[in-house]
Amino acid sequence: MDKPSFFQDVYEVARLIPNGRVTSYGAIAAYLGAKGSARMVGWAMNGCPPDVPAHRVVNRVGLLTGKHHFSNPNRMQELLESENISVIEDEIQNFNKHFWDPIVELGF
DNA sequence: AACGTGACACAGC
DNA sequence: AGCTGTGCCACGT
Repeated sequence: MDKPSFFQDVYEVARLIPNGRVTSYGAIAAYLGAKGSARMVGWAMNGCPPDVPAHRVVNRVGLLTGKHHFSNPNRMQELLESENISVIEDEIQNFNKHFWDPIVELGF
């Protein structure tokens, strides 16, 4: 039994990210009501279970800042490109178009 | 209970 | 994506 922690909520939202879409740490934090805890979201991914597509979560500018934390730094870009998302120099192209806002999509 | 940490975000230059 | 500095909140020890 896991106690309801901020991390658990982050994983839940991250799992809801549709295929071919990406979101930012701040968006998830804001959806959880902890807008100022954007850093926490990233830290939460440190223990991200395999069900959580952490590769779909990037910073607000579309940079794959957390790619370095994957088994292989290149794996993150590979997964994104596999979902029809263009990634050049660790930066997601048309980030605004691929951006998935849980507050809007899930309807807070 | 306190200090340090952390894959960010925002304001100022 | 301009770059640098500061603030932020929740978790781990």
